[in-house]
Amino acid sequence: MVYSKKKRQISVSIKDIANEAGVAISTVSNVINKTRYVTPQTKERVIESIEKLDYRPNIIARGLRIHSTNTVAVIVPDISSSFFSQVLDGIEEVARKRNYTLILGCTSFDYNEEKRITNILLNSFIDGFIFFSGFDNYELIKKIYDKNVPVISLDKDLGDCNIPTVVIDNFAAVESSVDYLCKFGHKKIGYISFTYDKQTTVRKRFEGYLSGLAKNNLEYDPDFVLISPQMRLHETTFTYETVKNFLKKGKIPTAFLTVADVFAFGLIRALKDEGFNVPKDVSVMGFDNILFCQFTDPLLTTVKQPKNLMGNIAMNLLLDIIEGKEISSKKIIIPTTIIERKSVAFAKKQ
Amino acid sequence: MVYSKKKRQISVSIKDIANEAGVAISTVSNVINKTRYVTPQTKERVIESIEKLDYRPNIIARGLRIHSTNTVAVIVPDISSSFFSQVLDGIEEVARKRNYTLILGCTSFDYNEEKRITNILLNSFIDGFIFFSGFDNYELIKKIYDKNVPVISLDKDLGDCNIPTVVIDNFAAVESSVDYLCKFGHKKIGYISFTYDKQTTVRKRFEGYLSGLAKNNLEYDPDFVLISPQMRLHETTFTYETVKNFLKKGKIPTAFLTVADVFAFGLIRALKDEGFNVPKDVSVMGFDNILFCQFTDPLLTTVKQPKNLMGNIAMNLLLDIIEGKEISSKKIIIPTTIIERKSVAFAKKQ
DNA sequence: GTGAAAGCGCTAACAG
DNA sequence: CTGTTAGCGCTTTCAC
Repeated sequence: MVYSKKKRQISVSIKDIANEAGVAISTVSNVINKTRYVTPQTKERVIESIEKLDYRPNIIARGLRIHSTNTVAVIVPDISSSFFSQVLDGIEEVARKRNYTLILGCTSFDYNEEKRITNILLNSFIDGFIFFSGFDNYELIKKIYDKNVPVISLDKDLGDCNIPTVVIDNFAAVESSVDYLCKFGHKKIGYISFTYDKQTTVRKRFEGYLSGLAKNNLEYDPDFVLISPQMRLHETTFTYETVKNFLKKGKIPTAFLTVADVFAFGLIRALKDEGFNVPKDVSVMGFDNILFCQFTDPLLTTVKQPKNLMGNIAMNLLLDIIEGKEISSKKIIIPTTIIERKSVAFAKKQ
Repeated sequence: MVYSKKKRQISVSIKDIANEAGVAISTVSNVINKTRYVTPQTKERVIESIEKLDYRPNIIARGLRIHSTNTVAVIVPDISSSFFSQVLDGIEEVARKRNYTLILGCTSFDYNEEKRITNILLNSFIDGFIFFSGFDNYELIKKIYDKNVPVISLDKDLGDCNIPTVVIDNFAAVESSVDYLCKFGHKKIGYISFTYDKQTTVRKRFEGYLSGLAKNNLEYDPDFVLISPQMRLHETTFTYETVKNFLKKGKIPTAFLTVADVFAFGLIRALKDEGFNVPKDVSVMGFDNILFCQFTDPLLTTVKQPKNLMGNIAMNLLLDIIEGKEISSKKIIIPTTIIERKSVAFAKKQ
């Protein structure tokens, strides 16, 4: 028996089991890990003792020996907003299935925090990292990668490098949204986004927008575009106010693309406030397909990011790498789809 | 230097630093942990070596020695739904502030899963538990508690026992919601909830409803009440369909209390489908005050659970216990408030 | 003021 | 088939 300094954690060790069962500790270890043959009788005795004393192997002692604890760390900017928590859910799903435990590192979209957490976690204790970061944190990820600890970049395309990556095709997703709106006869298509310094994910969406316009022979009109640092995922007042002020300036397109469903929600509310009917007067498209798209009025047409799948794929890839399995591709691009609901209608004749 | 079995994790150890700096390993340990006086010169040399080799102490080796890893586990049923992820956010906040790392155990509302995860985690590796469980999992929590590992029960009142608990007053919250609706002249008040076997939290809400009716001299009418296992937090189709079928049966109260905002959302949608105006014909109240209450049409009047605060308080309490601080109260009840928005109106004259 | 050495609980190599 | 033992990286006594 061992009593911790704080006289709290009282745990029974492999030694206790060996004593109880009258065998060597290596035998106990061997029955636990099935590392070599043990006669049924001794095995039996060991198992009985384990149950009797309610013994659980100390993972951390084992970890110290084998340099692995079946633990992976996930770095996320924010767990409370729908998109992140749903991807996290997908990650957790496979962690559980494949018997890993998950360490959560939250950064609040703060670069230094990201750095701090990574440094804390970067020791032999963690088997791998999923960087589902707020930024294209190349140096940090590279640092992990260079230390030969398995890491994958989720939702952020780091460009040409060997770091395993799981992303959606942000460019194509928005480009085809423009196509979609054009099919409904829209010629004036607005765009609402947050800013994207240090962030290719959202920048590529904007480029997709531009390309979509060009492809459909539509002119880019900056008056239809709102890209503001005020737009935040986990907050609503600013978003709503910002959009409202933007609308007050007067030039309103017949349809809007937004870069997140929550922005679409704020937009719809602001639009209604200003006396517009959605979608009769103005169509609105979201991005993400979070649960609440099914509760807005009108129901939101949006681009589905397969959030759960993203988490699944990223985690499976990471664990495959950790376990030394054959990897077919280090760069996985997951397709998005447009979910048609009620917030897009044909453009009014003008 | 140490190379793991998989030849991957290459880490520099305290020994390397000792060699590099030409001192004993105990000295290195002492400068890292400030455990005893070291002359400025040696200290300097050690620090230089640490920086030179980018050394980070191996937490798990330390953990093995001191029986503590500054890690706490949180058991949640589901991270993807808004309520849980927001409380989790509050937990994470203080974990970070107080320098603990968080292990996430997700149970999918599955009792056996809860048990399995707890057993895996229940070893010297984890300093404490927050049980933010799907059920009143008394035996499991008791087991942890009896092993003298700090544990707190969050959102679930375990009744008379010594286990530290952080909850809201579910009874009072709903009772005062009834009061609130009565002030608007409602005499027929419906109630929508999921079932609550093994779950006092939601049962107490129902009792609050009953008590509220009695207090206001209103009769309980089972036809106004929908309590169904079909209602789920992280899902929407069932909820919506279930409510819709319920409404089709015809007897509609003038106001509804729901046990979760998402139910209110589904209800509002179903009500609109059936040609009712919310709140003119039927008033609706939610519970939780999740972000999307600010996006529905009409904006949802609801009972605010201070989610972030619940997480903060629970985690602070746990860490205080772990660190052996003086605890003023082991049972904390956090007040709720009604957030008035637009989904409640005066009852129509009938 | 610093070093040597024991030992946390476990695995794995080596004996027998 | 099973036991003995070294050692993972660290903290902490005990010496000097």
